[in-house]
Amino acid sequence: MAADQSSVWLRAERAEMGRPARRSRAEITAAALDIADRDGLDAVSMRRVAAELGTGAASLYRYVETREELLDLMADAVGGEHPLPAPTGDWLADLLAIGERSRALMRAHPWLPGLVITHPVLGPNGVALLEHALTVLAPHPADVATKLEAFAMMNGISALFAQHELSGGSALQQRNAAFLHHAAASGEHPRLAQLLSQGPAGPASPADDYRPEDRYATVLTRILTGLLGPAPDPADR
Amino acid sequence: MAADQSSVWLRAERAEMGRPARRSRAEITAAALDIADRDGLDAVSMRRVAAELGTGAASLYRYVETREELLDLMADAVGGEHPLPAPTGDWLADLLAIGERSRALMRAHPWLPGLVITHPVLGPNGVALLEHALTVLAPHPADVATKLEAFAMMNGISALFAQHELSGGSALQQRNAAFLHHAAASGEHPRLAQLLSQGPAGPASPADDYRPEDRYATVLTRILTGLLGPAPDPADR
DNA sequence: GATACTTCGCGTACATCGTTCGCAAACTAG
DNA sequence: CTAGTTTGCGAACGATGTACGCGAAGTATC
Repeated sequence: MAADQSSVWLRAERAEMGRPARRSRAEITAAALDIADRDGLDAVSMRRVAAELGTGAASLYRYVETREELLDLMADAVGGEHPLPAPTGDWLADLLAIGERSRALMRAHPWLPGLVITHPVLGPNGVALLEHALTVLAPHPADVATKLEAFAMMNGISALFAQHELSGGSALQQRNAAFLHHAAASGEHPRLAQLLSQGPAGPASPADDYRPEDRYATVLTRILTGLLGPAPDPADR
Repeated sequence: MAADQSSVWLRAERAEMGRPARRSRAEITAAALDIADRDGLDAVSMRRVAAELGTGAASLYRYVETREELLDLMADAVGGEHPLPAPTGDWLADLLAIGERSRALMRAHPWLPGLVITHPVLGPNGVALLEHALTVLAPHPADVATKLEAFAMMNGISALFAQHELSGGSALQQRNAAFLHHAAASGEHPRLAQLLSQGPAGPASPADDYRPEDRYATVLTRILTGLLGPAPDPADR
């Protein structure tokens, strides 16, 4: 009644009176994470999560107001897997470390990129990470808006790269490749045709020796130095 | 039977024998676009689209194999709103023009960013745009993989910025702001607290005079020049 | 220990969703 | 006119997110 449009984390998890709750948000979130990692985000249905916990579907609504809130909990939960070491003094290196970790997390949880991009939510672990980034950037002279922008961009780029790697699943890639070859063969797209004819051997992917992981750190560095000031190493590239 | 795992665009739209189809893919796609622009992507249900066309839901499956295919058609359809002018000789300017147009399109269709990021599909308009980008970059010395990467990054960044602007709807923003203030007030996040106390006037958003649209061209320029070579204008910034 | 009060677990139900099936209607080819 | 082929679509199936209501399980007060 009093918790209508507030975030999940501002609502008390359990009441202090009456019958005590048998489960916790963390427990439910963990079950949902398991399912998502195993069978994808669409498989995270209320009934399925409940079944995983050996309970009824309606019970989950004692812990969570909607399914979307459960997804919020999931996103913030993996955000908690970020180590937050003391700043080294080199803000770029510290930010890059966050970026690398982000990418590793998104690889481990392939449903994460799409979630954080379409539904960016701030939970306890999210604000902790944000505070960490601001701490790392504390000695930096830029104004706060710029720092926030840089942090947001870094997260976005991480999600973008991760999503680009898995690229919507092999089924989609196959359909895209099929149409690409057709378009190239039609004669109306000479540059594409040339690209595919002299391209890498396999017909499966138009550029399957193209490895975005090698480019990730480079791109991230350039963006961060671009947004936050001159590069510390001018001998770059 | 023969069109099982191929893209929509490789299947003939209509058969040349038998009863002629009453509607077209374009017509159905247009109806779906209308609904999405008006009530969001979730409102694009088969029944709703069918109702918009004054037909039965099951009829749509004569034109499209699944709902996802309809979404693919929608994404490629707005891709068709890209003008593809002759290259001016200045590849950066030409690419930036594409980027600006992308952003305008995503603003006009708020459901687009999420769709293209989580489900990047290649249709006729997509390959036309890709061919255009390759044409624009034809005189550029970089290898094809780099050019493809730059193009992909540009599209991704466009979606990222657009998504950042609308940021998941005002409901989410309000929830995030509420929790942010709580976190700042808890005393465990001094930098956040400082940010919010000396921040912009309104309590609605933590940084509501922060305007990503002013930064868009700048960031895009930096990324493109970073990926594709030295900036043509060294007096930049 | 009995009573009042509060919260939890969850069976049941409902609306809506994507999709399949099967048949009548509508058209083309011969 | 007949045979062949494709379309339109009502009806139905299974799965989904969620609301309701009630019995069970606790705590607080006496």
